[in-house]
Amino acid sequence: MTYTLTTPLYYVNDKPHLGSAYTTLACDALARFQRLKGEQVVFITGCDEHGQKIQRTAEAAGQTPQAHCDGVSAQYRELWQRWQISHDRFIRTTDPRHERIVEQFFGRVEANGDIVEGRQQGWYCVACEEFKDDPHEASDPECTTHRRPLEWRDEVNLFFRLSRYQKQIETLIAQPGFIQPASRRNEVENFVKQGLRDFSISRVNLPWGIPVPGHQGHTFYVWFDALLGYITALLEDGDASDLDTAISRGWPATVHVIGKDILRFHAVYWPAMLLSAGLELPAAVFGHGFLTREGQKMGKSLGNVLDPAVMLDDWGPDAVRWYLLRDIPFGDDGDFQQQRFIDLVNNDLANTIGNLLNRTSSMARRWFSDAVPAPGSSHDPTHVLAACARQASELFLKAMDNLEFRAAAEAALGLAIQANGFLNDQAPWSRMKQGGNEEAVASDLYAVLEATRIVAQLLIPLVPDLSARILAQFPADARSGWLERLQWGGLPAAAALPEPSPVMARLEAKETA
RNA sequence: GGCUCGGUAGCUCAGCUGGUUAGAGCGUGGGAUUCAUAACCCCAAGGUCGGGAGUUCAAGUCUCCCCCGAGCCA
Repeated sequence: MTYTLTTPLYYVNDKPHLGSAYTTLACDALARFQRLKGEQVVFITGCDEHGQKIQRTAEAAGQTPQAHCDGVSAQYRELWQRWQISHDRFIRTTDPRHERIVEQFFGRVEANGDIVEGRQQGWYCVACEEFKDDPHEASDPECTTHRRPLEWRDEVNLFFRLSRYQKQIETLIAQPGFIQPASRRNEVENFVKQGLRDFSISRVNLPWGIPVPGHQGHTFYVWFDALLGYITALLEDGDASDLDTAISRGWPATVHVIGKDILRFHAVYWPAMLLSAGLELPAAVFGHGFLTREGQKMGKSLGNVLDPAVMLDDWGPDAVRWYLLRDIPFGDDGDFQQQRFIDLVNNDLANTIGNLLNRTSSMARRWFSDAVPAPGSSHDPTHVLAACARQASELFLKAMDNLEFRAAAEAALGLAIQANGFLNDQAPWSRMKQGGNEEAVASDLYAVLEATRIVAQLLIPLVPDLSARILAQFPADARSGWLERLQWGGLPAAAALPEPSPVMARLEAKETA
């Protein structure tokens, strides 16, 4: 059983923005976590490259659509590489293999009697790639989200008979856990309750798309083909472009992680398409919230867009990952505030966690010949910090499984706070001055070192770089599995401790980010 | 217009099925300490719990009305 998770396939209309990076970072943390637990993970991301909007954007830039897509998708690929995203697949919907998959999928849907011809009349927003419900007699209607004029369309399209799946979709979305977070389920339920209408899945006179087999002049509606990218992405390198083969590589998806704006496509249209083709349904769709900046929506017109590439240069991956995952409940909207970002990163990462390692390692080295002190009684799993560590790990594992990144981060951080508190209570520096307490001090320092080591282990999926820097200041761990390395008492006594050096520099405010 | 969700300390938010002095983190102020990345640890601030009315022995916590914000649908 594979753990298949996906980000949306990002639309290559423009360069990557922070919202895409946010989704992708969260998925990366989840993917790393599942791998650490021993799951066989397929982590899918990629780009959605068809549609009229792309065609027009390319034309406006004096490029062919293909050249435009090549350029933008390369930016995505490069950005994810710089962010060290651990995706297993990067699918582009212009991949020739994708076309075969779409054709085969369509064949099944059509064979199932779910494709009908119909006349599509109405006002269309190219930016949304959606028909709107404005009345036919409206004059110069505008798209409410894009504030651009709608275009009148009157054409013969192919329709997918979504209405046939009313009951099944109702049952599906009523399942607890399918739509996450649960607070978003209501919205979709309301929509479905009003009655599902067949939707058009083809366009005429749109060259930039996949031709619909057997229907001259039609190309697939961008959403129909984009969603199928999740399946195409499953193909391995040598695989033939065959639907059954792709399915066998990890379908159904364990979770689709998306922004809340495209929840309906994933929770309603997509499952219906899969039902029609006789394929299994994804286990969950998680719609996370949007990010604002200092309380304002980010947008070109406001000129306040945060560029993930610039943020990476300015702050580094650990700081940004930590802030986004640790401060914003995944699912809720979040606000990026620079001052809070700096305060949080400095407090949590530099002061609490970084300094904990530094002070403890420094004492251990000074008084115990540059090595891990003898554990004595602190090796016992009933030691107060051992209990804290076990509890933190349990909280962490549960939270990560539920995509509760904030709770997970808090669990790891909490352990570091407890270790700092323990250190202050025991005050080994005072006891050393008194003399005669070497054994007890050794035991205490061992316990704090061990707690710190476990904090670092927990941090791996959230902030892998920082975690690696911390673990590099510990002796190597011979135990093979991550879950084993989370167990108390693994730190080998008397092993050499490297000279400590700060693992996280404090951030300073910058003019712009 | 219909529906949903919010409006709690300077900031971001917790507060389950109503019940002793309304909580946390950050910021701020004070104290303690020196092992450490001027870090860590401890303490404090007194916020009409959006406004009004009601139910109740008792309401951020339930009901109604109003104001403000966000979203979904029309």
